[in-house]
Amino acid sequence: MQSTHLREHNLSAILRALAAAGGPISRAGLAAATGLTKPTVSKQVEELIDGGLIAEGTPVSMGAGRPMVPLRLAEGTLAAIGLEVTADHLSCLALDLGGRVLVRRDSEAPLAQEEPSRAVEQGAALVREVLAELGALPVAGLVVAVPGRIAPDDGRVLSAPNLTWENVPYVRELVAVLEEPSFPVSAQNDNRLSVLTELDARPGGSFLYVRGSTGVGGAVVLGGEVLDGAHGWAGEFGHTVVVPDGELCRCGRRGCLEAYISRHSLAQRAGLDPDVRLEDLVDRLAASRDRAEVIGVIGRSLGLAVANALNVLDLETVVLSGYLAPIAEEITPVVRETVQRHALAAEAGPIAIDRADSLADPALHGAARAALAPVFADPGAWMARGR
Amino acid sequence: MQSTHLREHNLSAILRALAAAGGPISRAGLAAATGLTKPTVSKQVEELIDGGLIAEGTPVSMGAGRPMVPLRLAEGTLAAIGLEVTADHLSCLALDLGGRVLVRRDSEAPLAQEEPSRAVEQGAALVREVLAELGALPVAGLVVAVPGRIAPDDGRVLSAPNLTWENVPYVRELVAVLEEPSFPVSAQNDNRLSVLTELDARPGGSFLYVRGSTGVGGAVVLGGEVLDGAHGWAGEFGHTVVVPDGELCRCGRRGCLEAYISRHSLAQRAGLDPDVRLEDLVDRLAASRDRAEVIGVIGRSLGLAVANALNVLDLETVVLSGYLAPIAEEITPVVRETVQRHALAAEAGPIAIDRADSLADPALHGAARAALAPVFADPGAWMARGR
DNA sequence: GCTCTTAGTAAGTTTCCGTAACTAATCTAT
DNA sequence: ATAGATTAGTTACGGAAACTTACTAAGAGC
Repeated sequence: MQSTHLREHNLSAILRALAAAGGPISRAGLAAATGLTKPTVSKQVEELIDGGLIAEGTPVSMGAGRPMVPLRLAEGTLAAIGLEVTADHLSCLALDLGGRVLVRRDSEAPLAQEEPSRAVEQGAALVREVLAELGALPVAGLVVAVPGRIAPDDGRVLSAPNLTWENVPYVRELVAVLEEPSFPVSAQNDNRLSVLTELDARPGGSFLYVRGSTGVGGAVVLGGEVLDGAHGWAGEFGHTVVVPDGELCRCGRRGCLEAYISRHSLAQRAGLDPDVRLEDLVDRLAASRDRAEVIGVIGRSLGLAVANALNVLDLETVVLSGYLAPIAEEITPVVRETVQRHALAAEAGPIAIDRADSLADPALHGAARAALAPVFADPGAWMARGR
Repeated sequence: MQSTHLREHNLSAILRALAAAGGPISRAGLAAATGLTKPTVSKQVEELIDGGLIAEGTPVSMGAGRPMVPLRLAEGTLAAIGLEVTADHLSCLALDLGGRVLVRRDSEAPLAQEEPSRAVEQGAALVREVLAELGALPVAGLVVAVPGRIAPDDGRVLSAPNLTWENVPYVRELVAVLEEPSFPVSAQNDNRLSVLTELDARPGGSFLYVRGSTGVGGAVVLGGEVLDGAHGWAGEFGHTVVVPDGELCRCGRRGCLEAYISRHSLAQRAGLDPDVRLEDLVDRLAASRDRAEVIGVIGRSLGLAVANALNVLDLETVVLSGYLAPIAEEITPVVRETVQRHALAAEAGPIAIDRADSLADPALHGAARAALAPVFADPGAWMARGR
């Protein structure tokens, strides 16, 4: 490591420590949190304040001694934009560094029936509305949440079944329509972005994240880092085999987890229209007369897939999200029973099966958060922009 | 990061780069590999030479220009000791920094029938023999490879079925018998240590390591780092469920991978004595008339477990080791077919299923290597020892 | 009002790395 | 043979970052 990088590293460490603190914190507190000395922290903090990333509050007395000057992430000094593309609507959200919502715009549109170019146009229009609202506020980046697989190299959408997209260079086209924006644009899988929102509530945690939406996706978080894998699909265990030579899955394989707990399969199992809207599915399930059977199937197949994943990863926590969150209380007993029966880690202690902190639109928020990441990773570069 | 740590960091980076180079390398080469400048590297190298961690060779001309001074890891200046405990023998190995074998001692003894205290005595005796042979050579550490589960906090052996051990504080007792050795002593699972040996051949790689011994263990390697997990048994997927409500496993569960491909199960399936020695099992299998069926069962169940693990981890490489290595060629076609059928990652490209570089006693070598790790992690601390 | 305690600042020092220029040793071409 | 090109490694200097020590600031408790 070069000596130049030391400063960048510490600048980032201080900013991250401030974010991790959860609330206002003094320079002395940051020094304790980072292991740096007070003079060093003071110098860096001064720079971060000048750069508009940190704000000072009015001194607060905390018992004996000189009152601390509370520091917090600056609000309203920059924006990071998330854009979520789904089969029936688009949403765009701008957050500031402190995670406050600056602007939000939505547009309803059945994109699944349309050409991808329509989604490009509509997405660009929504982003432009948000940018107009933001005025001259500098933008750190734009991240697009897509319900499909993304090529790790060029950000192409390899496939998004619900959108009926195959090999769509969405980001490239969006950039073209936006006419060379001054900020970086990228795309990521919606499940992987959702987990970032969950990570806010569990900083530095390690857990398996399972999200039920149209399919079943997820992510693996190890020590606060989302595992990437060779192609960026780590944790996508919708196609874990739970029953060898079992039911046919829409992916063409047999016995996949998705074949048992995806929207289509669930709807069929409950005797509902397979195209039932996701939001309605849970309520309909509750009204179905085969409720216990449905819960049993979800719980057992999910439990088996989770147990196998836990055996490989040796994790202690599972977080259920998406349509699994609202029914978490019901399915958890079955899932827990299955996991305890099959997971090795259960021998060392109980496995925690939690419901996601149910913030609305976790993928959208996660996308905006992901757009913020470069600022945290290298605050110096952000502050030096344009120079 | 404090400025003091920068030096340690770079010292370690240089030493690691030297090890990763695989052969002699010049100061200029190290500068290129680490991104540091030549003067910086020269200064650090001087210190490492003084500290006995690096040795200079005689200049070698590489075409035009001044000949390089080849640098290599010092040989015979320090020792790291590995001790392997199995059901029927003990082995002790001392390596120097460059990985050269300094001393090796073995003792045959059916430990499974004895009290753990016998294993402590015999292990200590073997270590003492090795220490005597090493003379005054400084010892970096001792790592014990145990075929069982180790508590991550205090190194207690939680359970080692083949040794019929339960909750044995082997390390603590070994340290007591050795009368407070000057070096650190720790224990680790044998599979996790074996993978370190494999990692020598795949520096910085990411792969799933599957080792068939009495049971079926393994490890997950991500970017050259062995994944720990919450309890230090990540990758131990012998108890992955491959057939729900399938065959009874000795762990009491049903349908575990081990129930299909462990030594006992294999021997039974091939109609052999269930206590057949592991070394003989492969040959006997080859002579068995049910060969195709055995290969089929191993391949399909292993393939399914591997495919599920790959779906969660998104890896591209699987390494077969232990008794799976010699039969790798035979089972690979079946495993590959099963993996390709079920693994999502297979859609992006072929999954490599490799045989481990079959070094004898990978766990023993891995243990000694693990004992070397602290020196690579902080060469400065090692060189400053006793001061 | 005095002392104690904690937050934050200022000045000077140390440590470490980088830059630039140099020497060293070999190969190559004339 | 000898000069020039080329690559390895060293020396001397300068700058950047963080640490140490000592200080000031401001409130709490007696």
